[in-house]
Amino acid sequence: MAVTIKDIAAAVGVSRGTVDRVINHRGGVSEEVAARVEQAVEEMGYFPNRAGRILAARKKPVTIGCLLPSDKITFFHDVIRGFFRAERELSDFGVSLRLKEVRGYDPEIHLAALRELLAENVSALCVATIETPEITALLNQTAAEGVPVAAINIDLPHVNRLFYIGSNYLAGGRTAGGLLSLMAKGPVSLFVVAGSSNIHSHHLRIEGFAQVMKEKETAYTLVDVQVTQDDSEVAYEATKRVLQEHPEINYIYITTSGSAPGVCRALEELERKKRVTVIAFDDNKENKRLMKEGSIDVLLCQESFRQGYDAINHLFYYLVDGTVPKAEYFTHTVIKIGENL
Amino acid sequence: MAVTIKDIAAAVGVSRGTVDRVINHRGGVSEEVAARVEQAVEEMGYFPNRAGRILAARKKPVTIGCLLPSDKITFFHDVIRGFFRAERELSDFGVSLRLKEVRGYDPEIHLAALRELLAENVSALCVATIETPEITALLNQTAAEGVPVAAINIDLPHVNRLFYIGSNYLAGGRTAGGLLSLMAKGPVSLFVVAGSSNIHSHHLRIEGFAQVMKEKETAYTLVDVQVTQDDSEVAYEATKRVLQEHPEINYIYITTSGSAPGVCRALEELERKKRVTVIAFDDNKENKRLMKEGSIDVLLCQESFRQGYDAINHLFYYLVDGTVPKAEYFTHTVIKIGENL
DNA sequence: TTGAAAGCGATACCAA
DNA sequence: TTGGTATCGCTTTCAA
Repeated sequence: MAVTIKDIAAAVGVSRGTVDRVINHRGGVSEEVAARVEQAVEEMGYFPNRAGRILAARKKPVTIGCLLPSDKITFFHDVIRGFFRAERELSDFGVSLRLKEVRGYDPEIHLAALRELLAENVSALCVATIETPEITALLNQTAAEGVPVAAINIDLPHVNRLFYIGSNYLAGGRTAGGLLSLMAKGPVSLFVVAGSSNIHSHHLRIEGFAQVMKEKETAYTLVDVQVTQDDSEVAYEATKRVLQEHPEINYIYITTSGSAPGVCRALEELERKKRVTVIAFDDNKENKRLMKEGSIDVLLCQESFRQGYDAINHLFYYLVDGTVPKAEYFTHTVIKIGENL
Repeated sequence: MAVTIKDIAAAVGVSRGTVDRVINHRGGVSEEVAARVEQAVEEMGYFPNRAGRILAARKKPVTIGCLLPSDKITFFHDVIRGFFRAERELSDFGVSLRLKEVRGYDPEIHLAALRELLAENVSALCVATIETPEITALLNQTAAEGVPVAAINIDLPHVNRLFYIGSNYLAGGRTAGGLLSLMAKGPVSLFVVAGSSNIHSHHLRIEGFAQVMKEKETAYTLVDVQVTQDDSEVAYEATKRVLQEHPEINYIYITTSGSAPGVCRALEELERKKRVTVIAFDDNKENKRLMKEGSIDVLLCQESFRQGYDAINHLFYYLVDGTVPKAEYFTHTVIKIGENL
């Protein structure tokens, strides 16, 4: 049976309260006693028991404030499922969430949402947001006041965040390149559909792709690159036009999940979906459907459920346990084809 | 704040002990009182608190007995890592494991190992074993005595197991077929390296593969099929011979992880590894290395870590909580190429 | 600076 | 058939 605080107290000949004070650095213990306790802790191999800790911690419940730009964006559905699964599993331990969903990336809206969360006196923040001077300052101040901030899906390099959890976008791009290299046995005429030239993550997906194509010396012709701002309608128009101009296109690489439906509709209308191989990102509902219909051939996914689920768990154990998480968790690039969807 | 057993007791006007007896069906409560308690539980939305339960459960620690045919088989390394991670995380809750590792599938050895585990008075079993009349009988008797039995990696259809967790072998085969269909742009001359004709799982990997090749109408020539009994040396000899006889082979499908090193050595020696695309199973240490070296192009993995990790967690929560798991958990078929390994 | 004791939620056992 | 109480390991508060 494991060593408990009681054993330590008995061994050292002090009360459990004193041992607790030493272990959790609450102060108010003479150096001499503290040293003896610490030595006993070391020698006897004491490690605090979570069940006991959690039970005692119920006296002050934990609320985690979450912010996602998820309104109208199906990608975040799985992240949210992860949030709620974690909340449910940890609800016995006193955890509850406050989730704010906003639309898009308007700094004012994000700032207001963050302020609302903080006004509710949350014990931690878990956010996918953007860095503006105001937001960065607010989050850093929050962290400084002892309320940990976690960055999910979108990293915040200038914020003193407890950790980041999300995709490794470069690896995603590299995987796309690797797959295309494996699949490409003949001449490759490639059409790239990009989200936005100034969103860093989308750029990385192209950079990684190009890296691998070069490393593997996979010959290909880059027929066209279209930027869609993640808008399906824009993607549709652009794809239709480009495909009509270029009958030789046989591969399409879509770096942003929201564009896939538009691209596929164009392929369908031109009756070219059998002859073109499509690589896209994220297994949200629409994209799964498109894969089942045979429009998308390969989906590269980023374990979005796990992003939400793990984020909440890391925060909880940090709060209740003091367990410090790693600074960065990169979720895997998961390859899905029709058969293992 | 959530409803506790105390709240129920107060509302009904009985003691906490009585409420506990009703909730856990321990008997010895008058029907009238039981009905009132049950009604209160329903109305007030009571749900037992895990932290409290776990703490109380420490009075009788939980030991889980595990049996794996893992001796000399690197595949099981990750399953074992999953076991120990779960043990570590749950050690605060009084969980410890007894792991017996045996070599191969000798029924006598398995039976003896199971008997040893049971002699140690374990609270549950988690096993990867085979079905013989004796083993099936022993496990069924164990389950009947209230010691739950979980099947991991290898299902035991005739055993009254609490659940099975492991790969869906058919889906694995189907995924292999889907990938080959995507990659095959020209003529396909295929060499299949199988483990054993009478191990059901290996057969399913071939069946699923064939299904998809037919569904997708992917043309291919099956040049040869060799059975290796999962022995790397046998695989080496067979591959060398077949490759020499058939210079046209451009795809190799290896359905059993242990054969991959032998196959790759043959490819290396014949200087054909660049011209042949290799699909294999499981990301154990050797196979990962072979992929990095460029010998294996695609690895189909089965989340072996999760098999071990989840199995222990399901058993624990069943024992302490009464949470009944699903009857079957199929881990995903994870596609790994060099870029997302 | 330290000890003693109550309490978190559930369980188990003894007594009535 | 029931109630009362000690206990699991830890935190927190009140006294000393």
